[in-house]
Amino acid sequence: METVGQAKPESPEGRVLDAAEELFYGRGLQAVGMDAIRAASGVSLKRLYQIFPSKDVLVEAYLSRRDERWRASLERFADARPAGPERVLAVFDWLHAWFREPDFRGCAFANSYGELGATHPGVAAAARNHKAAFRRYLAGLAAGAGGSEALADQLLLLAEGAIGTAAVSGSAEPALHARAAARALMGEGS
Amino acid sequence: METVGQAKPESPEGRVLDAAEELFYGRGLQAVGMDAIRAASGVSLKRLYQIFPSKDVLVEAYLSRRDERWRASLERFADARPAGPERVLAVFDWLHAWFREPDFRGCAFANSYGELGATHPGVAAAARNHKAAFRRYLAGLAAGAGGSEALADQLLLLAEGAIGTAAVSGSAEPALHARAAARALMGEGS
DNA sequence: CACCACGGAGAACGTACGTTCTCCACCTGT
DNA sequence: ACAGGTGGAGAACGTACGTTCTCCGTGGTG
Repeated sequence: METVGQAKPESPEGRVLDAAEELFYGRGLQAVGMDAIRAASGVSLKRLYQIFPSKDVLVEAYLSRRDERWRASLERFADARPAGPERVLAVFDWLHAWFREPDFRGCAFANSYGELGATHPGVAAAARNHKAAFRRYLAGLAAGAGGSEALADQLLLLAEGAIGTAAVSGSAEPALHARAAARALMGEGS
Repeated sequence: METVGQAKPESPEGRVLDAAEELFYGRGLQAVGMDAIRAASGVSLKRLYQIFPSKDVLVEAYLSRRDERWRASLERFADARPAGPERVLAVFDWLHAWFREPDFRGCAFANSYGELGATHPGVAAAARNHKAAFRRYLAGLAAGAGGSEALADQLLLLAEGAIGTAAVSGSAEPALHARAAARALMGEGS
């Protein structure tokens, strides 16, 4: 996700996390072996296991860092717009730009949840926390636009639906449909 | 998914598909081995491979049957309501009932796409087809309620968002939020 | 120059799983 | 009763992968 920006590619830990993010997000958690991450990060297997003592730990670190970066990128973008309805709509503009990135493959948390949520409690919790944090941010935006908690819930559904639909269809258009729906819902002053 | 109903549990093929659906949907595609399906279906491994010559074939059969049943169940429910806005809202009532089933775990297609969509073209195509068919059905409902294609797109986002949010949060409420948003969007006569 | 601790490359180990093979019990037809 | 074949149980095989271990080169220190 270029939108989110990259940290210094210097420290071994950062290189491992960069490689893990690209591979896990692009191909799925179980489809990527530790050896692929070793090869992509240029770190030795011994070092890799010193930093992340198991694949589970690495997966959770990947999700945690992605959550932070994803929300920081969104908030940096939207908070630059004037508070109110315009800032709410900025969320969908940001989504639209994200969907157009060539390696966009949907929500990392929804994908991870679908793959391992039933088996791996840490992954399920990461997805739950991510969605809850996203909803909290939207609730703040909705309040700033004179909307209620109900509006926040509806914006969350539109955003989530747009992400999933864009992923499966391969089109960025769902962001525009969601934006239009959000504008209509705010027009009512709900 | 009880909402969807079960076929006769008699033929070996039916028993295998029933077992595959319960296990694949509940735990994920890669987390379930062929041996678990053999054990759950009571069919021998030899028979299993006679009916479905590989796991890939079985996965695609599972997705295909689930697509048919899921949409048939939804349509049976919604088409019993009078055409117009009420029938559109029935979709969200049906979702609400689905979300409350104890083994609800989100959209089988979104989950499968997140897990194997990047690797397995058949899975990606199944997810794409399922979403396209669902959107076509919603477009028919939207038209019957005097709505446009744009309304259909927005209803799709609300439904998809509700499914994903309900799965991760473990709550059925997203169906109600989506229903309220759909009503608001139809109120505008868009 | 000799010693030693560290880190890297990749072999090794155990396990899980998709797929195939072997062997045996049972059922059929005469 | 008996020959033949059908199908089931589960062993066997190959592969992939998470994790650990071995061995070697290197770089710093007396």
